[in-house]
Amino acid sequence: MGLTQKKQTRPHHYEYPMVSVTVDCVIFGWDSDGLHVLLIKRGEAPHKGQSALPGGFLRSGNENLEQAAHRELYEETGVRGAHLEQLGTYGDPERDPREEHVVTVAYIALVKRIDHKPRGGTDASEADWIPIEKSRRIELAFDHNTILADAIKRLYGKLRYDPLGFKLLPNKFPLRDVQRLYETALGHEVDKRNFRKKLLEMGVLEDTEEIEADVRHRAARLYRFNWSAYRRRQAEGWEFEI
Amino acid sequence: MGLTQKKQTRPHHYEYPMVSVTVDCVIFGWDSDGLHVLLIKRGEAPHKGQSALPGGFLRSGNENLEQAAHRELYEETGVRGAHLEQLGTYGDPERDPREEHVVTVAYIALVKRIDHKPRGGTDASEADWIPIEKSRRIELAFDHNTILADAIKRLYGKLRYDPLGFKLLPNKFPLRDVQRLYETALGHEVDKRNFRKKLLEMGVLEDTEEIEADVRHRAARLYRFNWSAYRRRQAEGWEFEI
DNA sequence: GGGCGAAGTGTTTCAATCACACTAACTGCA
DNA sequence: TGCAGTTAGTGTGATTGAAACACTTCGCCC
Repeated sequence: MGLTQKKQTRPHHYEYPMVSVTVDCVIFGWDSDGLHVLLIKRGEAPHKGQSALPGGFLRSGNENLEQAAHRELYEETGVRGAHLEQLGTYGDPERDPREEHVVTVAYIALVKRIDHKPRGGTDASEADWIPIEKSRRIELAFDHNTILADAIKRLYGKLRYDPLGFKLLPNKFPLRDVQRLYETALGHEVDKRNFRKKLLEMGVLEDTEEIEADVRHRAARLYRFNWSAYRRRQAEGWEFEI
Repeated sequence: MGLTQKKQTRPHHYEYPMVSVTVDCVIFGWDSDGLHVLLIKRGEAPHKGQSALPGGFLRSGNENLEQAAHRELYEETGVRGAHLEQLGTYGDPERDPREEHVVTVAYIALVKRIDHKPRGGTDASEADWIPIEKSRRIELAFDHNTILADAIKRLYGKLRYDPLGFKLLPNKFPLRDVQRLYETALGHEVDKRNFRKKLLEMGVLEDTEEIEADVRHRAARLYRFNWSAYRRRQAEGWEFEI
C-alpha cells in the first residue's frame, strides 16, 4: 500500500470537515525512586516547546491503531516492544487548535525503565522521565493533562486485579519494589508481612536464588514473575488480586 | 460551524489516505426475560441487509464523540438520554470495505427497556432487541462481532464493582430481577439469602412500599436504587461490590 | 566490633463469606 | 373453598480470608 493514495470518496458525510487521527502514548516506567511517565518537549507547532505525551498521526490505510502506537513509541522515544493497551479516545473538536478535527486514540505503555534510556526522535526535541506526581502539575499540550490523569487512574485501578505491575518492574526484583509500587497505586501503606505472604502464596513468583547487588544494607532476594504459572492458574479459574 | 467547510490543510500526513471516524453503540437492555442488545438491519451498503450495531459518521468539527453517540442512538433507534460510556476504538484498515480507512469509536449504552420501544431510523430499516446469547451467534457487519464480544465482557466485568446494572433495570424493581441480572453477568447462580442480605446492607436500595402487579404468584416488593445515598457512601470511601 | 538500615518471619483476632431449608403469600383451577 | 403450583421472604453456624502486630537476621560501614 505504502504511499499509494486510495480513492477519496466519502459518500455519507462529505459536508463535514476532514478528520485526522493521532495516537498518543502514556508511557509508564518504574525505578527504585518511584513511578515515572515519559514526556517529550514538542519540536513543532502547535504548542512547540511545551511538554506533551509522545504521539503522532495514524498512517491511515497502512497500519492499525496499535501498530501506530508502537511505531510512535519507537520513533519518539526509542522504546520497543512495550506492553500496550488502549486507554480511550478523545475527540472534542476544540482539543487541537489545528484546522482539522483531530481525534486521538490514547494508549498506556508499560516499560521496564532499565531497558530504555529515553532519546528524542524527529518530532521531539527531548524525552524525559518525570516522576508521576510532578507530571500532574506540568501544563501539557492539547488535552494531555486529561489523558494523563485518566491513564494514572486506570493504571492504579487495574494493578489491583491484573499483574500488570510486573511489566514495569525489571525481570528480577526484590519484593520491596513490588510493595512500593502497590503502595503508590493504592495510595496507602501496606503491612510488609501480610503483603509478602499474599504475594508468595499466589504461586506466581519464582525465587531466582540471587540477591541484589550494590546496596549498602542487607541485600534482598530477587524474584521473577512466572507468566506461564500465572496463565495456568488463571485458566483454572483463579484470579490475581491484591 | 454547521456545514461550513474548514480549510483542509493536513501538514504532517498528506501522503496518507483519508480517515473517517464513526461511532457505534452497543445498546444493552434488560427485561424479565434477560439481557438484550439492540441490533439494526443495515439499510445501505456496505453490508446492506445484514445485522449490525447502530452507528454512523462523526460530524467532525461539530460534535464530540459522545455527542455523536447520543445522536446516532437517537436517530437510529429513538433512544434518548441513555447512560453512555466509551468502550474502545477499532481501527484496523481492513475492518470496513469502503475506500477510506474507517476508524470507529464504540460506546456501550445502557437503557431501561421499558422506556424504549425500538424504531428504525433513516439508516436502519429496522431495530430489534436480541437476547444476548443469541446475538453472539449472529454474523454481524464489519468487525461488530468483536466489538459486541468486548462490550459484553466489559459490561459483565464492570457490573461487579459499579452499580451500573441499575441503569438497566426499571426505576422500581423486585430484588429477584437484580439477582437474575447478576447471575447472568457472573455466569453462575447465587444464593438468594446471601445476595439479598448483601444488597440491602449496602444501604443504597429504598423500599418503595409497592409490590409488583400482574404476576400469577406471590407479588414481590419493589425497590428503588437511591443514587444520592450511593454517592454519599462512595464519598466516604465505601465501594460498591457484588 | 558496634551501630545502622533494611530483610525476613508467625500468630491471633476479627470480619466477611458461604452453605443451607423452611414458611408465607398469592393465583388458578377443580 | 381448598388444594396445587409458584415465587417471596427470612436466620444461623461454619469456614475462610483479612488485618493487626514486633522482633531477629544479615550485611555494610565506620
